[in-house]
Amino acid sequence: MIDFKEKLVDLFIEKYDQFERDEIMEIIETPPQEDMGDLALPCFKFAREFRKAPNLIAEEISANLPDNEYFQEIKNMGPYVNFFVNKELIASSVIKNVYAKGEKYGSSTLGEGKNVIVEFSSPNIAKPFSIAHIRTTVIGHALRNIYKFLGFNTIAINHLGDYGTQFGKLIVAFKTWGDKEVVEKDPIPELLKLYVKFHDVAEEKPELEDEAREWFKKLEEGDEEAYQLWEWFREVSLKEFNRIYEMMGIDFDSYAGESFYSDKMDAVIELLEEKGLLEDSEGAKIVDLEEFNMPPALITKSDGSTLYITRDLAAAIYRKETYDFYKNIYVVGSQQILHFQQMFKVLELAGFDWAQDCIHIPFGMVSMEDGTMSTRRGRVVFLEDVLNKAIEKTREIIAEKNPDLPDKEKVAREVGIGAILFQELSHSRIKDYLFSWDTALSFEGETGPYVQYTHARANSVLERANIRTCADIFALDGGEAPADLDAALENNVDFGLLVEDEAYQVIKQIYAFPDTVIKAMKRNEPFLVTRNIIELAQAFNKFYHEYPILVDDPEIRKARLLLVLSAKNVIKIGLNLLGIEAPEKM
RNA sequence: GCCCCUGUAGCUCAGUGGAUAGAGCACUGGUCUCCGGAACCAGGUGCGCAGGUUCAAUUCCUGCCAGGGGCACCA
Repeated sequence: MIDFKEKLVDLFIEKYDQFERDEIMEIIETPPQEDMGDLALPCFKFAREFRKAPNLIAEEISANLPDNEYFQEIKNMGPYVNFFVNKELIASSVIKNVYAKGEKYGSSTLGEGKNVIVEFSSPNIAKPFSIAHIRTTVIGHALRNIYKFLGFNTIAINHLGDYGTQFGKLIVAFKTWGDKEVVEKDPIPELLKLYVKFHDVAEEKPELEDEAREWFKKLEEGDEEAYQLWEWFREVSLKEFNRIYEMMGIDFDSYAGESFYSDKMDAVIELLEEKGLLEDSEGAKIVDLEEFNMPPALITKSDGSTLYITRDLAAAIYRKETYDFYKNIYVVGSQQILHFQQMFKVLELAGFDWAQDCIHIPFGMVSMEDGTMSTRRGRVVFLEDVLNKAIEKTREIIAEKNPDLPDKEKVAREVGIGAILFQELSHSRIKDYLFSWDTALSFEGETGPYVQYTHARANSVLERANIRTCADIFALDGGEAPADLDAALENNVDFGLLVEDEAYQVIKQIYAFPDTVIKAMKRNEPFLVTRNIIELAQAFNKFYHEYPILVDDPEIRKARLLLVLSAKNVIKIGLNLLGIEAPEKM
């Protein structure tokens, strides 16, 4: 695909070779308004070099740059030189590229041979999979897709919270009040009840806490009864989690959770000891981080048992040894920023230069309209309920608007779940987030269903004309599909028919897609992809509204159909990157 | 108390060291013999406050204010 920004720099450097390509590349910007062109070269920085006012320089530059095929107009507006790309050329370039790359449009090989670990979701065993987990799950999944699409070899790890003192509590609660059959029937809500009850009762009877600690210790020491209960909790929980992952189309390459590292922590402690990093403090072992302006990292408790950070250190080392990662990404909430800073610093102090390849991707908190969630108090919105409500609402809409739709149930799931996922991926990660049923179940405007609808609508036009592939477009009116489609696209399409503003906006969004995916990877921000496809969908709907596609004129029809097909494909690619389905009909 | 994040339109959020700061929702009105109305179009006195750097700051720096989070035996 033609890189118009580079072409701009080429043109400029040819006339003004005293400048470096990179410095010009960096200052190029996008004008704030459409009628000001597509690219702009601000001339403020040239003032010293030319000893002139920027607007005079801009005037001179625009007069000096030669006519060329890439830009249909170059003119100065005040201190800027504005470039208007050749719309016919960009349309041709974009459509040919989408055709050539197909489902891989926007993909790349830039990550070839590099392993990227994405740790995400990581729910706690025996606790509900609530909307608090939705962000890590959805953002992590999208990031994994994006890295994969760019050629990285990804390893999705679900670092299950299957270890720790809460299991002592759970064992005590289950042994005291639990009933195996009741739990089997509805595992997580029942285990949650037990957990909540434990905390209620423990307020009156603090000795329960000691009992819980004791059971956790037994678990660590391999006590048979404790282990079997733990294993059972884990099994029934995973079964439930997998039901939800299946709904969302998410899978993992590894479920190595905290317990997986339980036998790998002594080595970590030894290592830190060897490096002389450990200090005794009030009976606990710590790594002092004062000179880095951080509180100490607590490696073992005064009773000798390990902590969260110890397990994470063991996990990081294990992952480096096992996967030799290029990046090790943790999609975990912003509450744990300090924890990761400490942990990465300890790795660095231990002499692991790959500590800098470990990246925490934080995101803001989820709260509810009526206050915060609390597992201990049982104030929780189950993710599955949210997904089911969204599906139910979609069913109602389908019943009302499209009762004859085939595969209704499948589509209802794809659209309902898509709505929830899309909403999660439409803001910067870091912002705190207020869960609202109204917003979650809104299907108009900048929403998943809107984008999916646009895709289905584009598909509908194509289907009406019996078009499944690009070749079909050339075979309309009973003609034969050309043997050489590349040649047909090159010689047999008048891309000049796609220069109306509405068509051009669609082209521009498709053109931006590959760079957007790369930017999303670099910033670890899937929502950049979301924005791009929303804007593409909006541009498409405007075009669709303004121009009939299936017109009598075969040349116009051909050009417009190519645009529709391209837009449809790119919307689908974008949705899939976000982990969302793109139904053909809805 | 110390550290981190956030503060843009009634609400939810984009955005950039520079040219008139944008979308969606909600609200009001309109499009509709035509390919899917989950659509399209029209309607707007907003960058928390105060300094500083700069030719140029909503964007960078400092202070303050507000909200959230974190700060040793939870994860």
